[in-house]
Amino acid sequence: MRADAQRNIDALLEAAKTVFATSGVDAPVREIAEMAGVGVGTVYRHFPQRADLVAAVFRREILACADAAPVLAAEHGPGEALALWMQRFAAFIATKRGLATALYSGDPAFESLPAYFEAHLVPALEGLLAAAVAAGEVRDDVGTSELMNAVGGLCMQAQKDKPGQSDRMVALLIDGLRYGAGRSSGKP
Amino acid sequence: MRADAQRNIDALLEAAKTVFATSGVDAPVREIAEMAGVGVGTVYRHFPQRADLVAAVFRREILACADAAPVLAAEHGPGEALALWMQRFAAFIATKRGLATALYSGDPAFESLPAYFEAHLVPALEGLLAAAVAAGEVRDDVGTSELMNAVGGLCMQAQKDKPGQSDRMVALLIDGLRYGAGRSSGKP
DNA sequence: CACTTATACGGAACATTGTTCCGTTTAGCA
DNA sequence: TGCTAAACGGAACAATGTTCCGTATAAGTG
Repeated sequence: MRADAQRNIDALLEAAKTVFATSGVDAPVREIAEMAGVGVGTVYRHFPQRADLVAAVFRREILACADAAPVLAAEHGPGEALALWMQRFAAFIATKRGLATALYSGDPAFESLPAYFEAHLVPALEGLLAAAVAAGEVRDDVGTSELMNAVGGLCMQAQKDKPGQSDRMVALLIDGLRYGAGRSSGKP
Repeated sequence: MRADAQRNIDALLEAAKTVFATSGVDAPVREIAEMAGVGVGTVYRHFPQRADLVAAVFRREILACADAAPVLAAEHGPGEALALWMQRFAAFIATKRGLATALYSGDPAFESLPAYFEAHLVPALEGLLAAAVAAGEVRDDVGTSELMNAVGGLCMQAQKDKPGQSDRMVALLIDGLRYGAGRSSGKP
């Protein structure tokens, strides 16, 4: 692959990420092309359909989010790493206005995203959660998928309201996890 | 209001209902105008925004569905009326590809729809369900909203698959209601 | 019934946006 | 340095929401 092609792909993904976070995933292709400093022809050369670019950005950010897990685990204690990652995950969701709609649109370009989610994010959380449970820092009666869905739903709802609400809600959830630390189930 | 104006509004709502059921709520305005036998200018005279037409069709069909409840209740026994209405409700959802997406789009034109739902459909089901419970034809431990959401979710999922699946699934749900008739809760 | 006018109508024209096409430029190589 | 396949840019096309305005007409009025 030619060096300029790779450069442009990177620039496009970066620009798209920014534009999507600002204007939602429905932003015009031209706007993304302009911010990346390329022509629309270049966009379509690398991403035959608009949706392919959207999916590529999602995949890239899912990976980035998943990759943060081992780093956080290495730099912090198990409970702290779990908390930080959940905030990181919440921040990821927050920049995805229109994600749910896109996922349910039936567009084939998005078909692989749920699997990508499952393949990368669930294991990432799984590891952090298991470590935190093993360290006795959080309760052990909450499932990984359950927790992910909770955070996801929380952020989707919170998007409509004031910014910062997601953070507080997720923090609340984390405190809930810590509250029953070392217990099997039931209220303390 | 001039007679031709009212006539065109009716024709537009009817045409839109048909087109939405066939092509989804994203169908072009021109297509609806043509089927109604009017120009696009007429559409926008009565519905300033495309979304207003969509919302009007939804409201109209919600009303029609709610109005069917007392009719069914008068013509059939309580259990049968409940079953028929649930099928009717399922049929309504089935013609609404894109409803969920529209509802979550954030468009102000759709903001009032959930309230409309709550104000008309929930009471309609409430009455039928209560009557059927009172007659001892169905179990009494299922809530109205719960049941509506179940049917709604069922149909949303079933839309992607073979036609007729919704009907069978709803029928299954109804049999489930009947199975525990006269009991308070728990499995038989 | 003829006349008048406010109302409504139709569809061409405009604006936005996804997508395609092709003449021009350039990276990588011999 | 010169060649060529790959990549680029942006004009042009297509689809669709929306606006505008000249024309037609419903419904009063004399």
